[in-house]
Amino acid sequence: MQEKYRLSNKLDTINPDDEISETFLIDTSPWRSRFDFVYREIRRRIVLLDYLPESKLDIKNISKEFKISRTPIRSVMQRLEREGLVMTKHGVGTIVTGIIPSQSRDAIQLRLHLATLIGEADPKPIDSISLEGLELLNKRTLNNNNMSQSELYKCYEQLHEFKCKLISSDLLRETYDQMYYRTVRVWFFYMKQLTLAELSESIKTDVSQTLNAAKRDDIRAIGFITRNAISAMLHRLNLLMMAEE
Amino acid sequence: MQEKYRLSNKLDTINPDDEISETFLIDTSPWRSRFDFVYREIRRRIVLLDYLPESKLDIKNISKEFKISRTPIRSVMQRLEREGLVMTKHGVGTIVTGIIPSQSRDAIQLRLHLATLIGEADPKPIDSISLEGLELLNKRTLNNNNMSQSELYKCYEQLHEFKCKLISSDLLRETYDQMYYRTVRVWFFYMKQLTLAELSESIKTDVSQTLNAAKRDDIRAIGFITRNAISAMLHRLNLLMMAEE
DNA sequence: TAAAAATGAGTTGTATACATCTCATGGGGA
DNA sequence: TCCCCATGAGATGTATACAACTCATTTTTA
Repeated sequence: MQEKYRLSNKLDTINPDDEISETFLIDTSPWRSRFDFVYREIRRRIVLLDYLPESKLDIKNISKEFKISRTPIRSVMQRLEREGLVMTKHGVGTIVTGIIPSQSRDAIQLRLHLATLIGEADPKPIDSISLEGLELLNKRTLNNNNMSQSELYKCYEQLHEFKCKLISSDLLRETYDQMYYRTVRVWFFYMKQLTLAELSESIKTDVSQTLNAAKRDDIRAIGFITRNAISAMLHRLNLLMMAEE
Repeated sequence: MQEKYRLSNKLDTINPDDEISETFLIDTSPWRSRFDFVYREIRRRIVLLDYLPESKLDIKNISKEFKISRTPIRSVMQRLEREGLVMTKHGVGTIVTGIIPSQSRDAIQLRLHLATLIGEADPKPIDSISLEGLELLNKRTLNNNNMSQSELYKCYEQLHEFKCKLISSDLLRETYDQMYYRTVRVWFFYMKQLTLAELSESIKTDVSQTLNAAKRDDIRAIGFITRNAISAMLHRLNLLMMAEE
């Protein structure tokens, strides 16, 4: 019932000081990618406000849409619930969480603190492909002054993914990533009340500063640039949220 | 399919500026407490090394033991997997994650950073009952020099819960809490190699310093005390882990 | 004899019927 | 007219049979 588990007898013959056991266990079976696909898609919809805050999700329809039964959809929902994006109540339904100023502030503040840790503890080196991608992103944001919400979403996400790649600690990366999706939803929610000029300015400066820092391999700087961008965003949101409260 | 969701028509008549909707949705149904019970119990067993790292869990037996089917056990396991305590692989089994030095360090380091945030942003005031509990804990640790592992676990947990109560941000509290359970397992894992004197000293100083700071209502101090305790623990573990690598 | 393929036990993932719960609706009584 | 309770639709939680997958063992074949 509780014997020591060995992945494979062959493993014992492998040199143990490169951490094989760690990567060997990662599950890449088809079901996992199905799960990921559905999870990401529903998260995208929530973050982009396709599913509005406090709206009820029709699980039956979602099952039909993805052509899988309610069971795996439930898994996805349970994860989203842990991440604060949906809430489920027995006999009532699964609803997208409302955007509550105090909670939003907490999430932004936590993300702000985590951002300063991006460059700590041997960050991963920047590969040339990522850097090229960032250069392209820079041009794209500079030229495009009238981005749609979904375009903007993609830009933010690309920038975010670039930064995530720099974080060596899996745990920090995942935690930071979660905070990103919590906060970016709030950002999009209040976005309508901001002018397009403000938004363009925000992403432009973030991208170009990040690019500069990346070119000189100063990853800690990227952490602080991000921290400052989040701080600026928090400041603006505070004004908007205070007006509402 | 996506209409605006209202909890109850009555709610509209309630004064909206105290955030009712937030607390109103919390699910306190019996199933939720069953889930919590099983989740906490299995987590306890993993953290206390009743279920050894890299050992396989017998889900069938666990279902029998708790007298519920595999479905809700699966929910628990999926949460534990997200929290890095178990891993599941299709067709193979559910195993307790191994303790990997680099990952352990990452978790401890993140917990260390989060600890410094304990007293930030209007911490909750200390109620007299919690303070009394802390005083009792202090006496208990001072007198008892030969604690068993499970006794020690309870002391650590009580201290941890006291600190958690000070954190006003739900999000920060939950994140910090997760890091606690990740790291305390590592702590117990390497504990056997430490002398009892060291262990007693560690918890004693943490409790007494925390008590002092609590008495003068200096909650930020508690954050730093905790940070330092974690830092000391990291230092010791580094020595042990380096010897192993 | 050795390598390759088939088999089977055991585990996780999925589908689905059913149990349980919540809430809105409407009918009956004061 | 108003209040209360019963009822039912519709949602989530649970149990369970079955599909898919992994791995060790056994059988087959060159």
